[in-house]
Amino acid sequence: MSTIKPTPAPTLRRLPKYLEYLHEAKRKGIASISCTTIANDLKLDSVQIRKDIGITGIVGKPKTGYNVDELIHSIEKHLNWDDMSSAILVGAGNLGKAFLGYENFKKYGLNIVVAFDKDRNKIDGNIFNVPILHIDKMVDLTYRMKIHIGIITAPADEAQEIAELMILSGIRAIWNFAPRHLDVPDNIYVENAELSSDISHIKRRLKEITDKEKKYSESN
Amino acid sequence: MSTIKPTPAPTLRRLPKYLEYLHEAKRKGIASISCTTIANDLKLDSVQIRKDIGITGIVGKPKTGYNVDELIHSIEKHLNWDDMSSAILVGAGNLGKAFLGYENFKKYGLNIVVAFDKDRNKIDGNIFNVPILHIDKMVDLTYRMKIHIGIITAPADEAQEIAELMILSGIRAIWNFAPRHLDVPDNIYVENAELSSDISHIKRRLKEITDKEKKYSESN
DNA sequence: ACATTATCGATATAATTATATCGATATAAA
DNA sequence: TTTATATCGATATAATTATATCGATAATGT
Repeated sequence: MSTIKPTPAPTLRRLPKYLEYLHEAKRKGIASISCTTIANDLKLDSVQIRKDIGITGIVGKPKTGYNVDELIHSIEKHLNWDDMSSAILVGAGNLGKAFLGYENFKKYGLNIVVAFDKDRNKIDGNIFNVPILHIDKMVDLTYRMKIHIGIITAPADEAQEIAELMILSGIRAIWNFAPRHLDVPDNIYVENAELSSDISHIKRRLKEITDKEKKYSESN
Repeated sequence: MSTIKPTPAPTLRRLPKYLEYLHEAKRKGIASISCTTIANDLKLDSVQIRKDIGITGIVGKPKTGYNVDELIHSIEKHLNWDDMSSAILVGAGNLGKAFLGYENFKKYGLNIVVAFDKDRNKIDGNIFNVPILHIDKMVDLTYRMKIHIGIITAPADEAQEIAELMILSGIRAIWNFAPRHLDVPDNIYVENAELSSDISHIKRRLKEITDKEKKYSESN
């Protein structure tokens, strides 16, 4: 059925973008929308949007487009945002704690239910209603709670060890914010947050832009 | 010369990964390394790595590979990590404050020198040695400091307005963590952090994995 | 000294992803 | 009621990205 073919990664990256836009449109009271309109506003290609949207299974009407509510529902269902997944977080430093209070994750169907740290000084009850426990308790608790998503916000040199513990805990997918490659079995999915990649993009493109401008001004 | 052709985005995404690996290798005392070795350890294709690395301009030696120091230098130079860029951050909430204390950014050549917020309650001197000022001061100060990179960690409905102020401030590249599409002129580069895309990937791939397992167990 | 091997850079092929085109159809206008 | 038009889904083409192949070469072993 819907899962014979995996959704292409670029599509998966764009779908949330459409969703954000569609929620905004809905708030403005727009009932139906076409790919052409979305493409104009987001400065993307309408054919690409139509294809991406089509993957989620919805069918549109010529001349009108799609019903906004149905479209939102179709995408959210495809992305599994409609059923809330529980997650654990390991590493209650600045970034980890910030995530515990980051409300948007819930919108995306991700609920951090408990956090762990190896530093007993950081284990001071709850932060944003999420309990912070010692890492010793992770494997047993996570396994019993049947949680399958783990977030690593610990320092790089602890990441591999944490990943291995997570796998013991029954974690199947790891969201890794530590700048370290994780060596895991094939049946474990790792999503690297790659803040460094973002910065690389920014710095390189900035260089490309300014170099080009310099060249242009020199040739005049 | 090196900037005639823009570096492909996938390459830009992988290069930091190699860097992290190479720094680790260097720490272990490894002096020279081949693409084959890197590929094995990172579970990637050696040809792809060779091509990515080649883009940065370095040449290797048959049978030996590359000198680790030179390779690190070549990549970091290509990514502009060697010259530190100053950045401003707008939105001193949980995430914003966490970033002010996130040491890794400096390693990637990004230095957040000042943060702004519209909420006067959040303007309480320095956090992690970074001053937090009222947003009223942003345009003038940023312009005078000739800062070209801006980070948005404010709520979604403030993002567009902040982006416009940033452009007035002389900002050329924006790293946007707010879940909102930014409408900016062509000459401004926007990198969207897309935490929601990461979550979409995780949730969908998890679904694809478990669906497949279910199917397999049913057919037995 | 010569053969063997690992690796490089370059080039060729395959796969994926993006964009363009086209007939069909629902709505709106004449 | 008929014609015009915007949009859809499907299909075809182009561009980008990934992978495979191959001759050249530096190090190593015989």
